[in-house]
Amino acid sequence: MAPGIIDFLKRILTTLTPSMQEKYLPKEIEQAAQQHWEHAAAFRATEDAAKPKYYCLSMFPYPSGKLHMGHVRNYTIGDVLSRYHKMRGFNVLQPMGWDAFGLPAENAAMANGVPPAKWTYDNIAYMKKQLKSLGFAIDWERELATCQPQYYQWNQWLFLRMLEKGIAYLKTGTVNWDPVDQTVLANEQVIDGRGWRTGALVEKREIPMYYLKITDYADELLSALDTLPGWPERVKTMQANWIGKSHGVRFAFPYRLGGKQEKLWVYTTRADTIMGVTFCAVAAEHPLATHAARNNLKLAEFIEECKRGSVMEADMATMEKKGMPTGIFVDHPLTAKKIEVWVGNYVLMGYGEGAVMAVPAHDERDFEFAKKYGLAIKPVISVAGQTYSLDAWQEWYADKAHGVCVNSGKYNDLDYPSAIDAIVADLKAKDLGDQQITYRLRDWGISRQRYWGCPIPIIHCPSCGVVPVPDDQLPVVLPDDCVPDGSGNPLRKRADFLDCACPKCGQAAKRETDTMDTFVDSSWYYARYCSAGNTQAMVDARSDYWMPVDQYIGGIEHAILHLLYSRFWSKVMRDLGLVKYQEPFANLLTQGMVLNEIFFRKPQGGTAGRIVYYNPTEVDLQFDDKGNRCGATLRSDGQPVESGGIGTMSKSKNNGVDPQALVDQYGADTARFFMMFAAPPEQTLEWSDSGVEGSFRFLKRLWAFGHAMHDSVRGAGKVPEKLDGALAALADVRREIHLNLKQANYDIGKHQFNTVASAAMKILNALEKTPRPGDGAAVIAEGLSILLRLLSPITPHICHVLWRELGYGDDLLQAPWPEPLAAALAQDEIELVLQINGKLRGNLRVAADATREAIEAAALASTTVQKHCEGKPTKKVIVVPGRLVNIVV
RNA sequence: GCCGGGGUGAUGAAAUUGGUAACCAUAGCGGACUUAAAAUCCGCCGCCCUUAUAAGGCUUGCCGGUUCGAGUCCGGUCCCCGGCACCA
Repeated sequence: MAPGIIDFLKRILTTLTPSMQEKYLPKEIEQAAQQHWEHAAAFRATEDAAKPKYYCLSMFPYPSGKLHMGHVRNYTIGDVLSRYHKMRGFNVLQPMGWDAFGLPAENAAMANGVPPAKWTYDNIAYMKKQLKSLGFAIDWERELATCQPQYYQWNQWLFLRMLEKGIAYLKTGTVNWDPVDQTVLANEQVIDGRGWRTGALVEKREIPMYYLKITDYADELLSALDTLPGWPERVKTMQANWIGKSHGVRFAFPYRLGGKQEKLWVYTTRADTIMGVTFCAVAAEHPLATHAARNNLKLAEFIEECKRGSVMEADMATMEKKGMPTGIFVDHPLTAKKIEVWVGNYVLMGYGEGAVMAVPAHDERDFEFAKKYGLAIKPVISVAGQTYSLDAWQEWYADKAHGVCVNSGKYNDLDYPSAIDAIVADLKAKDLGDQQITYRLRDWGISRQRYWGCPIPIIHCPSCGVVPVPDDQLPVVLPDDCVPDGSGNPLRKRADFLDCACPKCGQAAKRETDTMDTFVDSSWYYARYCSAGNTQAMVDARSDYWMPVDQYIGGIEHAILHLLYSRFWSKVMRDLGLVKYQEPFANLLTQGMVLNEIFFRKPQGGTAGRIVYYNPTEVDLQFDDKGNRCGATLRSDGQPVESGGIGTMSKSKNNGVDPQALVDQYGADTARFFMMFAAPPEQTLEWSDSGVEGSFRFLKRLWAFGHAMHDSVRGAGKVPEKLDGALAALADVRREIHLNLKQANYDIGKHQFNTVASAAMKILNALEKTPRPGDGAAVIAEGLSILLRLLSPITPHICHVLWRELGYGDDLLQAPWPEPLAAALAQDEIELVLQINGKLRGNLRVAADATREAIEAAALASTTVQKHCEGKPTKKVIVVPGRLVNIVV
């Protein structure tokens, strides 16, 4: 046909039906879809008792500057679930806000001389624009930022309630102290034991801090994990281990000091080994250590050494164990034998009693310590078939399940529980100890010696002492124009903040300058979204409607701290009568991290200089003939760079990919599709440029297919009741589509969105192969309507526009979720796998409703079986319905 | 160090949870279209042996076990990742 005639026909067609853009133009499509949702206020959530509610919450972002890939992944997962449930008929709430207080704002302030408030609000404005461009179904009317007084005043208000109830209290705590900058450092700011800015050796320092008694809730926080079937097992296990409930014995070693009778208290879970105690160890800050150091210069020096060094548990656990004897002896509580007290750098004052009993024979750490300092090792547990040797530590030395006491006088031959009972009875009789349940969990210290946080509402009065700020003076507003300079909290220099009148006596007084841990802000924001805008109360009746959160989504790195603090905080709110729910998050999805390859060059010539990291977007990869990677070069100079393997996207390794560049180049739908397709949500996700290209190609193909089918879909009728005879090929395609839909629906239930994306691709593959004329159009129209609905939670923009272009309806969000049809799935014959002795040997076609006996007979009669087990007698035939037949000979 | 998770083709991964290992993609190779390139479309693609195949053998980090049958369960071991209480 001549081109002129084709053009002529095209022009006629376009006048007959609404025209459709031929090329896939994500920018236009996404703008149109987003405008539609905006005008329809499609995501505004209102309380509606008639509908089942679905509160879908993603962990709010820290406004660090721009979105990173982890955010895109997190919020796409939340958006897929939100849109899916909306189409399923749920009343969906998906809010968004900003975890806006924190250290990075102060660092940026120091670097740029800009107040943290301005930096934070600028970042929020930019990141909000980014979130909007990704098309998330968010109710922006509920937006909050934790640095707003109307939010954090309720931190202060609840803190005061906790103070009244004794849940909040004052105690000394240990912090990292930079002696040059004269300031407290965060753990992150301590690098190899030195301050990050000054390079000075960091010291430990004891300062007064406010603590929250999370330990009062330890037992409930532990037992209530069983009421959370929607939480991943691994998170519940981690929380249970973190709380660390243990049944043990608290007992004392009596001693005389300065003419007075005293007791050195310790706690142990291995009281059955008490007869093996050969020394005790106390923390450097323990009163006994301080006493002994008075006339012992070397010990005093050692105690000073212990006070340097790290406060971090990982460092404590891996450092070299050191100790020094105090020369002080205590009495063994059962034998009255003299036991020497040592100072150990591995004993912490803040944990338990600040003192431990040492049983080198049955505790690995004590064993090493005793070997190092030549202390006695006395085995008191024996396990049948094992011989104790002092040469090296053996796993069984610490075995309490199979051992019995030996070398233990009256306790000999007792097993663990009986030994504990007998020993506790004797300790009790002497008033020297009893059984006790303890927790590894420690109270939550919330005081931070930093500016950019929620002020702790306390006033220090020279006459009245510590005075809580009265409710009617809340909020204590943080001045928002300070610029920190690294030399400590700038609030200390702000007279307008600092100076106030004592609420009790009216005298001149000073405000507390410590602010709250940012984990406080994030411990209840989910409840505040439900009561947005209420200036009179922290939460109101709307929170009773929405809470608990039906689906919480966030990084696995928050598995313990944030989630535990949030659970604790909501239990406190419950006990204050503010909320009715027991647990804030009914279901939890912990997404994996986003990773990318790390490229670097070591400094040339010698060790001086830093490693330079190059962004993967600046690196070209080389491949050999077989397609294997054989090198990488920097694009700018063509010289090779080294690969540092795959790691989480981070600023320090310069391996982040800017989501904005991705959205600008390919559109939001491609970014969203790739994020869902590349890995299941709970696993780590590796970045791949070519994977993004592939996602974009798929969406282009989808658009092109929609364009090609435009007229026939608009003109298509219903799929005929029977697709047999000449239409058998159509029946196959239709079955494939419905099978994939069935699988996808199952996978959505498992939150396995990568295979949902894969199912969508398979459906498009099937549709493209469908014979087009006649009844094919009906099958295609049906299949495409399934595909668009199934895919719409992942790539909502392209699906929304195609849905309208192809005349399915005005609003895809209002369409019902697709379900597979039994008629489309039905088939007469099925194929079974044929195994002989568990080895795959062939296939077997049988009727779909064949009985076990019929299948067995057909299998034995098949040529495959005849060939492979000629003559050998059949021992057993295993038939797995719908799957396989295994013949054992 | 302790707690938790992971390891499957060249790569991301799948396997309805003990029943055909590698779906769907990516990369690569070959072809069509094109003056050419891009884009698009079609075909091949775990490894070994081979008489080149519609035969056979091997393969889910490594070693061992349970089972008719193990990527999946059990024991051991190596490596990687997350958390460890002031990064968020």
